[in-house]
Amino acid sequence: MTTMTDVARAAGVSVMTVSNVLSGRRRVSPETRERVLRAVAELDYQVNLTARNLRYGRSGSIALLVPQFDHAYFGALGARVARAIADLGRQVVIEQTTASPEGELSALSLARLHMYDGAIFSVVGLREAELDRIRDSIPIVLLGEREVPARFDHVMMGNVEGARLAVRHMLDRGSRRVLIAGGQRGQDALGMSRARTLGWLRAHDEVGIQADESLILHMTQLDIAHARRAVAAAVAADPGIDGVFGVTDDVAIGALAGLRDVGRQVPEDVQVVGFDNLEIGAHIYPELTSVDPSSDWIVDNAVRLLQARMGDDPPSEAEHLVSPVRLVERGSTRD
Amino acid sequence: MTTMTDVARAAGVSVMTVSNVLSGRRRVSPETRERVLRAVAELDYQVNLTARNLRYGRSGSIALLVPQFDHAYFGALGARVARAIADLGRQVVIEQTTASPEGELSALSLARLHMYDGAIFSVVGLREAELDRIRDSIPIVLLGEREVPARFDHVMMGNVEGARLAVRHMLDRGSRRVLIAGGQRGQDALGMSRARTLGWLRAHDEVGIQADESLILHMTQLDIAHARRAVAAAVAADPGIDGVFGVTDDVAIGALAGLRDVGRQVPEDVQVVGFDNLEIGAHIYPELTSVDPSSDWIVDNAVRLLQARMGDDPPSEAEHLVSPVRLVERGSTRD
DNA sequence: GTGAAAGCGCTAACAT
DNA sequence: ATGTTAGCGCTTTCAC
Repeated sequence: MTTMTDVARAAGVSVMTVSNVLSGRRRVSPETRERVLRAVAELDYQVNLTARNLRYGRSGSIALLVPQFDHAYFGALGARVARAIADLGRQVVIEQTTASPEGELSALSLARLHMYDGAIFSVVGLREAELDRIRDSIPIVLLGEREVPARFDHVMMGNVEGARLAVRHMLDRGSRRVLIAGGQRGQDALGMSRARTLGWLRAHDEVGIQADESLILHMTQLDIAHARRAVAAAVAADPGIDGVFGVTDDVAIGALAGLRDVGRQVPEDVQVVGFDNLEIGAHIYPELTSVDPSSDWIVDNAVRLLQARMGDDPPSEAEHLVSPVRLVERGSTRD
Repeated sequence: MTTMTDVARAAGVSVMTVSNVLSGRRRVSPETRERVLRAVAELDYQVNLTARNLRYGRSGSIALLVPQFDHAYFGALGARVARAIADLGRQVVIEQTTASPEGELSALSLARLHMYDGAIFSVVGLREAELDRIRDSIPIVLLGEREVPARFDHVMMGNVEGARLAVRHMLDRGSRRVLIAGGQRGQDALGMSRARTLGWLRAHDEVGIQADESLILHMTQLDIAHARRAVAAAVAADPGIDGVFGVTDDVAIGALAGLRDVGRQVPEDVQVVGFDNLEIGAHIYPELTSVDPSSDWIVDNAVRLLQARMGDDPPSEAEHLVSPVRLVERGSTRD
């Protein structure tokens, strides 16, 4: 391992001069500079960022903590955050949180945060009490469809409104028995499933239809394969179902497959709407009507809040934002 | 920022004792231990991993460098690597290199590698000469469909064989004009596009059909939207096309949409095969026949090689592995 | 079982 | 324009 001292010796200068050449923080005469750079090249020297960071007290990089890498939504989120953060001249590093045995808040993960100048934390499986354990060691902005301690900046999707729009759209177009795949009973709007189920209820109220709670299909996992099986089974058991609101696009895509499996036509027999507006939805058949959660808006705001909190005088009040949503109408619902 | 010194003072012990309690590297009497832990809890102390790593000379975490986050294949790769690495008691951190040579090899990125104990590097846009500039500062295993300097461990997909299987499958089922969407002319098998185009050629040779080079559809970007437009245009211009091999599943999914756009039935009029066997392919309509590149095999081997290289006596010879491939037959091709 | 000193590789602050 | 000193927060080494 070559260090700055090695380079200094090779170039016949002091370490400080090498440091200055490499960081560009002080003027160095062209000849000295030249000699240093030659030594750097010759020894193939690379600065040790761990040491530099320890000295600086910051790292220049920001963490994005997501529950799963292999999920289109988080992939898109990562790409968006990376783009926004790159504009700030910083680097993004993604860490997966649920891979660790203890979960999102293992002592290690928590300590790891110190290695970053800030973090955007997509919370999913975390209870509020656990979240509360996070100290303000570094600036953190939370993303995710659940309530969080008030002291954190938080950006979430317009879950209730988005679900209301989606279900209303189907009810307005003739559906009467709209299954909510991935929904969850309960009156409060704590988690994503409950919030979207609340939107499902609201849409029924608006139209004056009694929502049938047996149409709330709870799912332990919100992936395509599970949704496919669950929806196929639900429709087989209740042939009157003429609409499916998938709480995520993955669930809705699974629903489309499940409906095919039991011989239902979309959108003639059953209309389907998803939530997330993933890119793939515009290219499958039938093309998926979906709630667009304004991902760019979410990321822009998260980055803005993080930047503010990392600045010289961080705001005293935390912001809690809800993204605007809109329905993108495609072929899985009727005109 | 509370440091170990603060904890030591609060507990009335030396920093060394605190360090020993927290790292568990030396025995500490129960009473002292208790006092230290109380102080830690009270001050809400978190070890500074940057400092610890500087001292240790290692970080306990491994980097996965991928070109893009928002790509199903790399998401799945990330999840797989995370799982495999977690079994080793380490953490994975994903960084996006943005596929540009500048992104992949920026001085910063290169220096950043020192912050990790090892790296799995999915190379795409990099020329061999540039790759050669990477020094063996830390153990690195390369992934990716291109030739790399011999001194690196490298795991790649069976590109030629996979493409051959895919195209052979369609030729055997009656297709005569098979478009290769995302292909590239040229005799050598350097990049992914060329390697798969070579497989396309081989399949024709085997069956004794003269491959028509006008069926090699070059694409600058291999995403769904581009593929959709490009394939629709190609089929409109050459109505005799009766098969499409998408060099990736994304391209094939775009092809399915493009074929719908120009009124072609899959698989009756045109058969379609992709490459990657993404999960989504099993759930869209028509379900996508695809080459399975044995992603688990690739990741297991990459992790194994990395572990060997991080061990006490790293192998002197680098390994170059090609994954076994198999065709997964689904509804986008005929029986 | 506990502590003091030294130093990981780097840079800010103070010399020259 | 360059060099010297001190120290970021931690752990290794050597003492007791």
